[in-house]
Amino acid sequence: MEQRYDPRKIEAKWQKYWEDNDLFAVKEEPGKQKYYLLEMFPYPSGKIHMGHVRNYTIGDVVARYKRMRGFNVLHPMGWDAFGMPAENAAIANDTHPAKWTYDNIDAMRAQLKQMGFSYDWSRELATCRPEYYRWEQWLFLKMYEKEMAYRRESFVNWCESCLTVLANEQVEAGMCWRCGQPVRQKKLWQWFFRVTDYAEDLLLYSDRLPGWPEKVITMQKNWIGKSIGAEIRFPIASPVDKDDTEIPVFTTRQDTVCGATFMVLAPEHPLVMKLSRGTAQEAETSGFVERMALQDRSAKSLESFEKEGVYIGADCINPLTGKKIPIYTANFALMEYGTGAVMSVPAHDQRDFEFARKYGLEIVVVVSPPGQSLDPATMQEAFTGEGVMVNSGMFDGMPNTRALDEIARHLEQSNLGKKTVSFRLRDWGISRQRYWGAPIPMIHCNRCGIVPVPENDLPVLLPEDVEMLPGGKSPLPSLEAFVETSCPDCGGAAHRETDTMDTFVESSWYFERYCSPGYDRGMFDPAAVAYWMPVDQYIGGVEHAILHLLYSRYYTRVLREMGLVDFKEPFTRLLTQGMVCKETLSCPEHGFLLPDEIKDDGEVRRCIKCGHQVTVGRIEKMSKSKKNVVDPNVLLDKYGADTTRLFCLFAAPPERDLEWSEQGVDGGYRFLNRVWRFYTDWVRRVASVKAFSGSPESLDGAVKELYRKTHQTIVKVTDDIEQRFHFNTAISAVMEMFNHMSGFEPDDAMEDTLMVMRCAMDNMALLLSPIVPHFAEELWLALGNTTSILELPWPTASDSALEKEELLIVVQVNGKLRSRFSVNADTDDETVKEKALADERIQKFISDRPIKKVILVKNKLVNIVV
RNA sequence: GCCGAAGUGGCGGAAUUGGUAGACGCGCCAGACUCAAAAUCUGGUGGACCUUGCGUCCGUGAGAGUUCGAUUCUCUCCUUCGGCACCA
Repeated sequence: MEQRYDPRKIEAKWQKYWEDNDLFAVKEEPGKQKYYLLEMFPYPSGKIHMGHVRNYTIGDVVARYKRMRGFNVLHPMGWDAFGMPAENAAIANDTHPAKWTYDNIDAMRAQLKQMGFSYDWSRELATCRPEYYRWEQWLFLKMYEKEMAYRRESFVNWCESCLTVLANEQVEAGMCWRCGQPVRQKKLWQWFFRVTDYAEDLLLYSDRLPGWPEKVITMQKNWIGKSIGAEIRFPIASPVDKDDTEIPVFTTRQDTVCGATFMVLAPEHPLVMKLSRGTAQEAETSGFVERMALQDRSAKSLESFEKEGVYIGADCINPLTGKKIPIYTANFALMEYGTGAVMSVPAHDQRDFEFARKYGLEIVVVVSPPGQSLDPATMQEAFTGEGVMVNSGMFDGMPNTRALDEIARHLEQSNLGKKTVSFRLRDWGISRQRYWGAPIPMIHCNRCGIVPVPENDLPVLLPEDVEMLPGGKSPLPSLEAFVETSCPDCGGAAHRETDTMDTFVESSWYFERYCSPGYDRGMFDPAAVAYWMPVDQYIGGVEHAILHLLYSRYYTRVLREMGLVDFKEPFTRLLTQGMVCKETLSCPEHGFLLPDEIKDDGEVRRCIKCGHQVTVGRIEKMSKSKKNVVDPNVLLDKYGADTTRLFCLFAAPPERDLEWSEQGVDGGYRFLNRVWRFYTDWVRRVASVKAFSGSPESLDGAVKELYRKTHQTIVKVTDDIEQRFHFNTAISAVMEMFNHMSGFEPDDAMEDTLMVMRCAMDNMALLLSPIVPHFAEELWLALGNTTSILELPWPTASDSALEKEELLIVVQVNGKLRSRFSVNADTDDETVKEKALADERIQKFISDRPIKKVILVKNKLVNIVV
């Protein structure tokens, strides 16, 4: 053992050893229990960041731990390699997205290897490779056959800066999730996956994912957004033709149907222009509709958003009251939700109320709050609570909660409507007008229409000999060699689909591909998937709570429908780790500052450019733009992988945000150094000694204490990793044990003493091995072992070592701690009570007050109530 | 506005089932080693008070409640963070 701890030397050495001996490569072993541990694969941006380091460190501890527990652990890594940054970088640096991507992958792979993660690198995959995406195209064809994939013209979220379409999930508060620019509505022909077919099932199974954080499940449920209500058909007063004689609406408040005094259609609703044509309102209506089409989606989400609308010049009939009510179109009605039409009940819906007040529309109260009556003329806001039905004919006097059912039944019987559910979730638009993605395997033939590429012609290769266009427009549509083709059906001239698939399609099945990454007869080898899937533990950022995790759940259902897998849920347990945060530093003149843009003159920190005092800002998620990032490479150089890992695990439990602290990292480094020095001191003395394994009864004093502490620590660390993934407390337990060891000064060097120390040193190396693997290997080697610590099983505690012959009993008077004493472990309860009552200090507190009650918690506490 | 999570020393965080609040680490203070410093090692470190004791009182965002006993359970409120937000 070297005198000095030199992480760079030992880390390189062990990484080579693991790699040369292929220690993390696994295969299916039917006799052995499998454990599939997966961390979300990264986008190959060029460099790993602290978020990756944290995520993958957490995963690696679990993988290594499970491996020591005897599981056959699948722990793969790969690259989510399609996507826009590659195109942008290619344009900026005059290179090709493929080259940029593959270079980045090489760089990041090297970094991950330097961290010492236990991946089975033989399973590495990159989603941009044809071997990968050809199977995604294959599944697309199958989905097309089953009408699970379809094409339609629709209004889509369009980002002007990315020049592409976004799924609803990818629009955040009206802005593009990637670039933050406003999203506009644009009408385009698009490919969709019919996710809505599974809305009910996805929702149902949300409650059957006990290993998922409640937060994520709630977010998914809200996203799916199930509403139970009714569809009611409102006849059009003067229909223009036979096709459209009524307008269906969706409502969750069918009890208020008699209070519906006007109808609102979304501006894009086809009936808006159809009904207003030829009326006096036509010009105003079409002007409004056009204006609305240009309105930013971002504006709609603003608080100040003004509700506006126009009368379209047509009316319909309230089916229950028979009254004629006007039809409006307004900006708050959404074409994508329900039927795109709203029956407006101003008395009982705040939004409708505001609209009615603004345009002077009639308000009819149909639910009266208990014990009072509402006057439409003086109401200040809509009444949305429970009450009694009024102005509703035969339903008057009924509680509205009952009318909800009764009216629904009545509508159904009279053939005016039906009970139904509506979902907020919409079909997944997967078309992207981008180059760097998997081509959608479809052909447009002038004669035959849309024709799928025959299975034998797969993959539809993404051409690599392209010139990237400035501005970021996809080069595919103008690439004749790609576009021009012949129709598989009629042989005539045809052109290829030039849209590529959303990259979230790739990440919806990569975990299955890992099971048999080289498989060339299908998406994956069914036997391998049957063995490894589902993923036992998935770890990643909460930012994917909806997007990736919901898509993956959906895609798994598709695979199941196709008979390719026999499970519904891909991820049994999910851990969403917190963000890595750091304070921001800024200068009033130069904005955010990096640490090396600051000079410290001893008293205050100043901007290196202008000398202004530096402002210490909030602690925020590390981001390049805020310049509060820490480069993992710098840490690796300065401290090595083990210290970096140790700090990431020690500073906070995984689900919480981690606040970066340079001093904390330093503390971790010091701990490893202390342990190193301790081993260099002791290793010679215990080298030829076996670890103590006899009966603890033969030990006493500090020796026995150390032996017990060792076993207590095994229990604690095992529990923390196994039950809760609380590595921070596992590490502090090991630190405690080490404090015990370093304070251990035996009176004699009896053999037992050395054997107990040897036992502690062996176990400490084992307990640390998932956390700081290189370091632990080196300790293990120093102890005279010749095999890798990886070959050893996880230690187990012996019950006899844990037994205590003395127990500490605390004594309370009226719930306040007053005294404590120890007793033999076999002392009976009565004796403990007596001893507590007899205690001098307790007597002082009781004085002459009568004792009302004595509560005894076994082996722990006595509380005397006076 | 709705839903969810969190709030504990100077700081990160412990306290797993209602039973010794502050483990472990950082920082700070004192001491040892040193010509000196760094590194390292040892000890101390929630607050207040005094009679300096194995002392008393206070203390887990605020207030109430349940309980012999509450960081933990219940209610109300405050703050912070996250998600959703015209979803009919």
